[in-house]
Amino acid sequence: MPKIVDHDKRKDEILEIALEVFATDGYDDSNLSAIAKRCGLSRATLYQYFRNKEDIYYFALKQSTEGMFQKYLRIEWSGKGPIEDILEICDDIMATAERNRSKIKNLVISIGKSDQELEEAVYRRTAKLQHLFRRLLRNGIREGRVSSDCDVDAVVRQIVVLIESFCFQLTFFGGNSAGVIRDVLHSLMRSLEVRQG
Amino acid sequence: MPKIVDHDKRKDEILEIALEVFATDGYDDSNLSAIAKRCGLSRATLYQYFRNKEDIYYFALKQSTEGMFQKYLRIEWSGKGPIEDILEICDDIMATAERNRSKIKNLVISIGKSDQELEEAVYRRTAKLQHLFRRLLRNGIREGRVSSDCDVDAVVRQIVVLIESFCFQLTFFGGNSAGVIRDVLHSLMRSLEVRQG
Amino acid sequence: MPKIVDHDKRKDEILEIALEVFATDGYDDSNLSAIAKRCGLSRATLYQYFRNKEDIYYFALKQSTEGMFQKYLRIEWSGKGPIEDILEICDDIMATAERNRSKIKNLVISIGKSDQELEEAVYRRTAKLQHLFRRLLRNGIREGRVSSDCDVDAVVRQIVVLIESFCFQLTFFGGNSAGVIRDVLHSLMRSLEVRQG
Amino acid sequence: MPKIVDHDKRKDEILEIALEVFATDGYDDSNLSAIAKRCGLSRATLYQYFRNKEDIYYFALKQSTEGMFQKYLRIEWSGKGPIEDILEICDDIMATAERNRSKIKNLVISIGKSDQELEEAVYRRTAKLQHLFRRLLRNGIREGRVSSDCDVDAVVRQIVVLIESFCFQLTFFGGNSAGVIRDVLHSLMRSLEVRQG
DNA sequence: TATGAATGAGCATTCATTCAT
DNA sequence: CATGAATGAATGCTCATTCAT
Repeated sequence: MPKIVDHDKRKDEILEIALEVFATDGYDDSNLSAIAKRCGLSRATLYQYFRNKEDIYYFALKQSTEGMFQKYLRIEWSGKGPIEDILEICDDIMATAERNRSKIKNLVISIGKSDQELEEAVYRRTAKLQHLFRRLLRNGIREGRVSSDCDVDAVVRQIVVLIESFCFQLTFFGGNSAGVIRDVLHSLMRSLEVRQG
Repeated sequence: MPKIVDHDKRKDEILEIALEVFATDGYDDSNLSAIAKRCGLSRATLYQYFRNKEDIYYFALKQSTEGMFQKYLRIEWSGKGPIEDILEICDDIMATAERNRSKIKNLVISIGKSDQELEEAVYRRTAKLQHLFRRLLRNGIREGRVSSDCDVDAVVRQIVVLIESFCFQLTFFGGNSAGVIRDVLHSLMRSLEVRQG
Repeated sequence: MPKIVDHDKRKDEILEIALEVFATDGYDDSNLSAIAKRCGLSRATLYQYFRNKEDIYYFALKQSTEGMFQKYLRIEWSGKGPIEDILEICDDIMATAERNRSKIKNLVISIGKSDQELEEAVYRRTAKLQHLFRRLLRNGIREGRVSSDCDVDAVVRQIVVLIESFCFQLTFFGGNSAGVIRDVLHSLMRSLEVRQG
Repeated sequence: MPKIVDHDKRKDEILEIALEVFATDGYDDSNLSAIAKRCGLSRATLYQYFRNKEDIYYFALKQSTEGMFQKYLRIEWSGKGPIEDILEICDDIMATAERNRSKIKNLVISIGKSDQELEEAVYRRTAKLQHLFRRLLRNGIREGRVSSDCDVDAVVRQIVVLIESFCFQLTFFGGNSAGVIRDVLHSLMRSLEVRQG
C-alpha cells in the first residue's frame, strides 16, 4: 500500500496557508514558491492538488467564504426587539470579519480585480440575510417597535452597504476605522427604534 | 530657448498617462511598455524622468490627489447653517470622486498595497478638512443649531470614514452602492440638526 | 499459481498501448501519464516493467518490428520467375506497412531522432531479405530470365531503398504518394526482365 | 543615437543558427537557451526579435525554403534533349538539397509534425516546377525524343515523389542511400528516352 | 535628450523519476 | 505487485532596468 496522506485534508491545509500568503502579498505579488515553502512542499507538489495558481486562489477564496453567513439564518430570537436582533447579527458578522481579517482582505482585493463572478457570489451569499432583515423590520413595524417612516428596502440596503464598508475599512485602514462604521450602523438603527413607553 | 523648459511639463504628461494606465490595468498588470507607447516615447526614456516604475506610480498618485481638498478651505459660508454647509462640502467631494473614479480607484488599490506612506498622505490631506468640520460643528452647537449631545470629534471621524467608504464602494461596487453611503451620511448629519422653531 | 505468469503478458500489453500513444502524439509530446492511464495503471507501476520512458519506447518499437520480415524467408516459390517473386514479396511488405501505418510512423520518426541503434536494427532485419533477393536475381540471370546487364548488388540496394522510401512517403504524405513509389519499383524491376519468347 | 545593429541582419543570423539547432535536436528537444547561447545572446534577447519559439521556427523554415526552386524556372535549354534537361534540373535540386542538409532535415521533420500548412507550402513551391517538367516531356514526345508510351502526368508525379524520397533518405540515412534514389531516377528517365539513330 | 539593444531575475508549469508503504 | 506522494530539473516567457551611442 502506498504512502497515505489524507488528500482532502492536505488540500485544505494548503488552501489555509495560501489564503494567508495571498492576503499578505496579493495575488500578483505572491508566488507559488512562497506557498510551497510555507507548506513544507515543493512547488511541483502543489500541482498534485490544484491545476494552477488561479485554481488555488479560487478555492482558497471559496473555502474562506463558504458558510460565512449560514449560521444567522436559523437564529432564535430574543425578546429584545427587532432592532436589537439585527444589531446583534450585524455585530456578530463584523466581529467574525475582524477575526478573519486575512480572509476578508482577500475577498476585498478579489472584488477589486473586478471578478464579476465574485460580486455575484457576494450577493448570493447575503441574499438570504437581507431577506431575514426585511422580515424582522416588517414585523417590527407591524408590532409598533420600529418607526413606520422606515423604508424597509432602503434600510436593508444601507445595512448591507455599511457592513461591506466595515470590511473595506478593516482591510484598508484596520480595526479602528472599521469601528467607526459600526458606530454609524448603530446610530442608524437606533434612530429607527420606537421607544417603548 | 532649449528644450529644457519642457522637462517638467513632459513629466506631468507622463504622469497623466501613467495614471490612466495604472487605473485601467492595476499596478502589477500594467507595464512600462504600455505607458511608454502611449506617451510616444521609448521605455528607456521614462528613466530620464523617473527612477523606476514605483516612482512613476508614486508621483502619478501624488499628482492626482494634490489639491484634492484644497478648495474647501476657503469657502464662503451660506447662511443655511453648519449641517447644510458640511453636507454641501461632503456632497461636492463625493461628486468629485465620482467624476474621477479612475484616480480614486488607484488611490484605493494603492492603499490596499498597504503603502504606509500613502495612508499618512491621506490623513495629511484631510487633516485640515477635519479641522474645518470641527469648527463648523462647534460653532453650530454654540449657536444652537446643532444638537448639544453631539460628540464633535466622533462625528467628524464618522464623516471622514463615511467619505472613505463612499470611495471604496465607488471603486468596488460602483455608483449605486456608493450612493447608499451618501444617504447614510445625510441621515446621520440631519439627526444632529436642531430644528429651528 | 501466482500472478507472476502475467508479467510478460502485461509487459506486452503495455507496449502495445504505448506504441499507439507514441504513434499518435510522438515521443516528445507523449507522456507516461497518458500511457499509464490507458493501461489502467499508475505511472509508478510502469517502472516495475521498464526502467524509463526511453526503454518503453525502445521495446515498443522492437516489438513492433520483430518478425516483420521473417515470413518471407521460407517462402515457396511460384514458377512465375524471379522478378515476379521479388515484386510479390515487395508488394506484400508494402501492403503490410500500409496496414500498420502507426507502427511505421513510429519507426520512421525514431530513425529521425537518429537513434543509431535503430538504424542498425533496420539493417539487421533486412539483411536476410537482401540476401534472398540477391539469390533470386542471380538465379534469374543464370536461367536467362533476368537481364545479364543487371548489377545485382546495386539493384538489391535500390529495392531496399525504395521500400524504405515507400515507408517515408506513407508516413509523411500518405498512401497515394507511397503508391507512386510502388509504381517506380515495378517499372524498375520489369525493366530487368527478359521477355520470354 | 542609440547602439545600432542592423535589426534585420541580426534577425537572419539568429534564424540561421536556429535552423541548425532545430535540425540537430528537433523542435521539441531544442530549447531557446541553446539557440541564445550559440548566438552569443541571452534568452531574453531572442524575444526582441521574435515573439516566441514557434515564431523562430516558422521563420527559420520559411527563410530556408524561400526561393529554393525559383532558379529553375527561367533556365535556358541546352540542345541535349528534354530527358537530359529534366535530369540536369533534378540533379541540381538534389545537389542543392545535399548541400543544405540541415534545412532539408528541418523541412522533413516539420512535415512529420503534420503541419498541414507546410505540406501545402511544399506543393505550392513545386507546382511551377511540375508544370515545367510536363511541358518538357510533352515537347519531347512531339519531337520524337521521348517515348510516346510515356504517361506524362504519372511520370512527373514519379519525379517529384522520387525527389522527395531523396530528401527523406538524405535526412534519415544520409547521402549514400539518397544517391540510390538518384540512380533510380536516372534509370527511370533514361527508359523513356528514344535513342536517336 | 533620446533610444535601440541587451539582460538578469523571476514565474508558472510540465514531467520523468524516486520512494515509502 | 502496486501506487499515492513528492520532487528536481527544465523550459518558455515577461519585464523592469541598464548601457552605449
